Amino acid sequence: MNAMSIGQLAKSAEVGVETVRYYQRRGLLGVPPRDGGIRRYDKEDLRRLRFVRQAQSAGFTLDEVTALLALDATDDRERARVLALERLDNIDKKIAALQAARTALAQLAETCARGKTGPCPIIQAFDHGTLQTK
Amino acid sequence: MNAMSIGQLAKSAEVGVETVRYYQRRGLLGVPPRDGGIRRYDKEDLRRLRFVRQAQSAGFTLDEVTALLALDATDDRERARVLALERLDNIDKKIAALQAARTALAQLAETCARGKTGPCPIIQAFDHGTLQTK
DNA sequence: ATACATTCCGTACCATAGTACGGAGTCAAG
DNA sequence: CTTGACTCCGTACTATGGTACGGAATGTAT
Repeated sequence: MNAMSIGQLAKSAEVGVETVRYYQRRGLLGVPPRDGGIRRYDKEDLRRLRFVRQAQSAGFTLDEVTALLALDATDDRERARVLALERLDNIDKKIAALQAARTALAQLAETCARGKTGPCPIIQAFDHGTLQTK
Repeated sequence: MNAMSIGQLAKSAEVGVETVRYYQRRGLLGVPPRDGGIRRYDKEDLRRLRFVRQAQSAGFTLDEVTALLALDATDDRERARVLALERLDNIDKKIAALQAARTALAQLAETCARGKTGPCPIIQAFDHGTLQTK
């Protein structure tokens, strides 16, 4: 149960087999040696794959994930710390943008909930907080 | 000052002229009538353009932004409310993912800050909270 | 041992969100 | 009234993150 095929690995991380291959091509995942033609993956590979997906769903590009993985591998802790702080800043901005959007939409849902008809001022709702994150 | 050229519009929203054109092609922005060869944009166009960028930086795809704009235009408040709530749910998940990433990275920065060498357990840091948002 | 499923690998294709390019028209200053 | 900047429009190209395809080899169940 510690040596999965690529199909089992993919299924465990809820991605397609092709996605695993793609990540291997990009260097996000290692390519294990073969066990007579077929490559076998262990739980470390699974952890790594899941990490990639999680980081991705947190809004990191695959290049950024690559950087994070390098960060994980490096022994240069000072550098790791600096990079982590950079990422943190990035994340905080993204969270702020999302929260602004959240507030706007919540207000919209509230405001438009009851009240006969007429357009819902969604654009207006976003008008406050002229944040520029991107 | 109420009738901008496309260049001024673009600059005001901090996007490229080509991006404005692209949004017009996608129907995100209207194409105003020409004033003798050149098209003129007003502050309503600017507001709309800024809205698109904001929604985008909040993680919406352009298709989703299109939906939001349709929502803004509709008189069907009930439908608007439902769609807004759907988006809200989506945003909450993204925020949660980002916050998990934030916690992990903050911990990493903390943990790896001082301490001689050795790898920084960034992947491990993400190991808790097996959220799947995507 | 004979199907049938999986794997392997390369190459090709796809959607999204732009960016670049080139030629023709237009506008504003000197 | 010419020079230079900006606009218009179509078409093409780019990067990112995959997905699909096809043929050969290998694995698994009956």
